[in-house]
Amino acid sequence: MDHDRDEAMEELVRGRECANKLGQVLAAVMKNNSNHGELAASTSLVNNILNSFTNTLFLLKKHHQMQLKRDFSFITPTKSPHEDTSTAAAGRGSYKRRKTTETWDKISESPIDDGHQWRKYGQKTILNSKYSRDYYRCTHKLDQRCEATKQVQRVEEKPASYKTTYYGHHTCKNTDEIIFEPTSPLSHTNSSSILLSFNNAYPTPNKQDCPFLSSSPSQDEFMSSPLDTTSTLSSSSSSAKHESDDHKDMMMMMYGLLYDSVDQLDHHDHSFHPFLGLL
DNA sequence: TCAATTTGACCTAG
DNA sequence: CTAGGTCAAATTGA
Repeated sequence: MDHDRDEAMEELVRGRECANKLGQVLAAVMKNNSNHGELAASTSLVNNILNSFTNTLFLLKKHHQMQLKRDFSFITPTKSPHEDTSTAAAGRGSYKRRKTTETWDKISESPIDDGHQWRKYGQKTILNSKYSRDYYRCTHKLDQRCEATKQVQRVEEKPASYKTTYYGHHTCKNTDEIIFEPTSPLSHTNSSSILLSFNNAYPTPNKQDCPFLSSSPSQDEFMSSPLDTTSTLSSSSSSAKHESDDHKDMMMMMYGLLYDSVDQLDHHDHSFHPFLGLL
C-alpha cells in the first residue's frame, strides 16, 4: 500500500514536471507562431502527462477504492437521484447547507479563476478571521438550475493566500470559457488550433470542473515553477495580461485533459494507458 | 437598461 | 443566543 502510494506520488511529480515543461514550450509556440520541433515536443509531453496522471489514479484507485470514492466522488459522482427532502416544501429554502453536500478546498495565491461563471451573493465577516468570506453561486443557477457554489476567503496576508471551498457540482453546460472558438480573435491562430484539436480529441463531459487537481493539500510543495509564478490571473497588470491569459488558457486545457483521463479510467478500469498513442 | 455586486436583513443549526 | 449561510433590495457600472 505504501509502496504503491509512493509510486503514485512519483507519478504525480513527473506529470507535474512535464506539465511545467509543456507550459514553457507552448508559451514559446504561442510567441513564435510556428515551430514544428516545439510542436512535436509538446505532443510528447502531453502523452507523458496523461500517462503519469492516469497511472497515478489507477494506483490510487486500486488500493484506496473506498477512500477515492469519497475524496474524488465529484469526478465519478454516485448520482443517487436523491429525492430532495430539504427544499421541496420550502418557499424560502434552507439557509444551511446539507451535510451531505460534497466539498473540496483549494489554497491559492490569488482568487481562483476556475473557468466557471460565478455570481457573488453574499459576504460575511468570520469570527476570529481577519478577512471576510465571499459567497458565490453558479451564474446558471436560475436558467440551468446549476447548484454549484463556492466560498472564497483570504487566509494569509504575507504570502497572500486564498482558500476556496467548492460545494456541489456544476450541472450547467457552459464551456465557452474553456474551449476556444475557431472564430475567436486570437492573434496566435496556430496555438489556438492546437488547443482545439485537444478538445476535439477528448470532448469534455458535461461536468467541466476538475477539482481533484487542486485538492492536494501538499500541492505547493510541487509547485515552484515559473508556470505558477507567472499566472497571477485576474489581478495582474494590464501590460502583463496577455501572457497571463495564455497560461490560464493552457491550464484550462490541462484541466479538461486530466478530467477526461479520469473519466476514461473509471469506465475502462483495466486499460492502463487509455491514451497511449492517441496523440 | 439590465446584469452584477453590495450589504443589511433574514433564517437556521448548534 | 450566536455564527454563518442565504436572500433580496439598493446600488453600481457597462
